[in-house]
Amino acid sequence: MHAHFSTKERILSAAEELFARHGFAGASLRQVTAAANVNLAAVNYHFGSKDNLINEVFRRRLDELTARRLSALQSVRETGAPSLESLLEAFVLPALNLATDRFGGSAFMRVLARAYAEHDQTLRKFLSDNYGHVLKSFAHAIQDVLPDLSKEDLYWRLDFISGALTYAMSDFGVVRRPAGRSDDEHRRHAAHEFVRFAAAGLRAP
Amino acid sequence: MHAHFSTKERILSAAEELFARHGFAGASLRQVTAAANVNLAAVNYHFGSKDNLINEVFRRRLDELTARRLSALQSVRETGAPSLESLLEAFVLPALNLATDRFGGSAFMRVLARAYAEHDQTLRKFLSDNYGHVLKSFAHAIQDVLPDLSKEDLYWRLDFISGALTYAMSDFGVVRRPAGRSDDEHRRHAAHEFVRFAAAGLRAP
DNA sequence: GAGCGCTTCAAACGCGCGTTTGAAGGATAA
DNA sequence: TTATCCTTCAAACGCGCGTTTGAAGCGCTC
Repeated sequence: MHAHFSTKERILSAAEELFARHGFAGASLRQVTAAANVNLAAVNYHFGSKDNLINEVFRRRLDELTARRLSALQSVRETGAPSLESLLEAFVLPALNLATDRFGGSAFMRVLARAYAEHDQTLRKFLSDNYGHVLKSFAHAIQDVLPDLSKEDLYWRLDFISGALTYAMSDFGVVRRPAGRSDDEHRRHAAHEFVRFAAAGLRAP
Repeated sequence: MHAHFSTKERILSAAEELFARHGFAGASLRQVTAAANVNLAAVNYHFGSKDNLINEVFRRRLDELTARRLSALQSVRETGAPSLESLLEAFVLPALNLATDRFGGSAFMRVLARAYAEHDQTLRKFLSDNYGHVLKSFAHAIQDVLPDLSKEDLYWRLDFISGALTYAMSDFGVVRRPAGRSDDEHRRHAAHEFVRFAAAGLRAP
């Protein structure tokens, strides 16, 4: 199917899809390697262990996602007086693009949702160590725009926003794309709805 | 430890706690029965299978949770002119009380967060068949309070709110309980922050 | 005490798991 | 060609899984 992709890449894609569907414990390496059309031992050869494969599934997407987010944030801040909405867009649009542009990107959003439900300390630490700084950067930028919002309230609301975004994008919800609307239009509409909702939530009295 | 509880009840409590911590696939019946101090075969004797045990873990709590939510909703509507905040509280507080009143109730909230992340059709269908009507009732009540909000916008925002709530309940985010605050206070604070955020989001222009 | 139904028990079943092994490709360079 | 390095392969390892079994325990009524 994707014979031009490397063994590592095929394993990562298959793992992402199966972890999204069955969870990290629920998807076995035998399922993953069968779906990726590679030998069972290839996982341990290329990734060392299943646990590390899970980490690499995150790293592959999150590295680019955070780079795009930070670059969008930088662009917005350079305009001088960014609006709250433009800051939120800098956070949301890269994720939406990842979920819709790429083959399998939406599976990653479902994997991310699974990670939120995991209380496993290893995975949580990996994510917070490697990608916690992005949330901090956006928090600072938003704090500048909303100087009257206490730091604690700000972090609560950013927490809610992260959750709302992840779940909205991993298609659990009631809102489905209408038949007469293209994927691109749907994405734009979702982003618009989300930014409006999140901005109002952040501005709550 | 809890020798006065029946075997069935001890299994359900231990399963709830371990499913919350390790997931449905990640927690084994051997772990569950060891924690419950019962024989391994007791699960299949009393519940038939692991899958059915999972369902019963939900049924035990959700029957009462939905009853309390609907009764709180009824109370709020009977006041004549309910506020948006009071409707949201009618949805959130019963969950909160369940998590605080009962021994082990907070574990159930984490189990519920896991269930939302599951794409397993069996579990999702069980939940939506048995408890989906509660969400519909709240949606109608909120529509009454926000008559200018289009139906499409309402559903978008309810989607975001479900995600935010799930996320908040799964206790993953950057907001950690401060050292000087009890678990109970932390949960109460979370509910307050959540209602304020969700109400503002629903009222977005 | 005998019989009965419900519950608990230790032991085992077959199976699929993550991981390891050692040999077999296969490309590149001397 | 031979040697080297990286990769793939089939096979096996021990282990823990969900489930089943048949006997033993226990509280009843007769």
